Amino acid sequence: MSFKNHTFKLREEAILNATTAALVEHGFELMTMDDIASRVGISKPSLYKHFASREDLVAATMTRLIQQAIDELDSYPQNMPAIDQLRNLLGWAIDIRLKGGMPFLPSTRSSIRDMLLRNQAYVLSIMNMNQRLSTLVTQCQQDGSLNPELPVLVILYSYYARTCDPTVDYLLAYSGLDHASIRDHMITVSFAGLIPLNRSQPT
Amino acid sequence: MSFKNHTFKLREEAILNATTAALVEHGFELMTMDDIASRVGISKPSLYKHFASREDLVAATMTRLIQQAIDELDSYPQNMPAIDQLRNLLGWAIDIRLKGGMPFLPSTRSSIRDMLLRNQAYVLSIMNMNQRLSTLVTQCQQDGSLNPELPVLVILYSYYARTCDPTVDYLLAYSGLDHASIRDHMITVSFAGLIPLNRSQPT
DNA sequence: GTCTATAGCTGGATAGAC
DNA sequence: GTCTATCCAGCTATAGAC
Repeated sequence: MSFKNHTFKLREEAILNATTAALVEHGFELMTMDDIASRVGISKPSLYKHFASREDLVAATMTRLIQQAIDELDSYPQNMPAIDQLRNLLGWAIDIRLKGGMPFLPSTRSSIRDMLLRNQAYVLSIMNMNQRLSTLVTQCQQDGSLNPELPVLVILYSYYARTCDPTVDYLLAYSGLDHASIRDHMITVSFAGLIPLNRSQPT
Repeated sequence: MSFKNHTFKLREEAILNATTAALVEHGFELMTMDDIASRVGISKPSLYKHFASREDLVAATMTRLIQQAIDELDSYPQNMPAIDQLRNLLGWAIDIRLKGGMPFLPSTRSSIRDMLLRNQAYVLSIMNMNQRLSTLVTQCQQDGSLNPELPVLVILYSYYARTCDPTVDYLLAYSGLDHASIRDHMITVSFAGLIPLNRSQPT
């Protein structure tokens, strides 16, 4: 019984890993249950014993990723400045992308967003994440490390967007830059933008 | 003959418009030829008389969009500073998004990218666009309006990415900000980043 | 050149044997 | 709980009548 439970858990991990790989490779719309089953080495009905539908499977995969991000945040020292927490978490997310992993934000497509929002576990995890990040952003605006004139949501969504920025993929494919450089440039551009430092700038 | 040709052109415009709307609504993968035909009010075989395949249709739609961007660039006065040309073009692209139009960069998904790269007209237009933008970026780095320490490709891809930034969609859906504010914030964040102006900043 | 009708295929989901 | 085999829906693309 405990053994069965254990192997069940292990297989579930394998399924989520395979789904992550399939999502990265094909994207949500072209990800098929056949492909997942074949990657894991099980049959499709067995796959459906673990996840009742394709939607459930995708939502579970996204939920695990968000939980990993929250765990990453939790691993930072209590006294780390908020801006450094944001910087480090973005670096963590970009590293995942560079290693072939999945971005936070699955899509701007409303069909996918709506589908995920129907999944309770996913919604809970994303609300948790939003709460954590909003607090950090507000702290940064108060201590002057982020622009206090920008609405919180503008910063928050821009931050999320950088975790799924296609620039990473294009730089990987065409620039010849190594992973560390891509990571550093992405962080620089995300926080400091494209214009030179130490400027008084007209917007 | 000339009349037929004229209506043919008009219908082709209508097809491209319908495809744009379908791409915005459903995304590339879920865009169907049935849907396009029904939006235009013609039958599927007639649609295939205009475009030999779904891929051709999508490529033609993207090509038209890129050509419109080049036309926009061409409309700027010769003596407009390069940085203002970049700012204005980004504003133009975001306005299109806000009005329900399509972003430049269709996807980071390699299957779509590869498909488009097999289309000669598309490749030519995108090369033209890259050429124009690269020149502007280099000029800006020389006159100090863009950070000269960043590789050109980092700036170029980041710039493209802002034209398809999901932040626009999320701000539209959840922030309550009006179009002009969203547009202005997007431009500010793209060029100046998230940190306050007039800073000497560690990164 | 336009339509109706359909071929051919793929993928989500399941029935039923073991 | 796992498999093989299969159902059914929906899609691209085309044949063939007009």
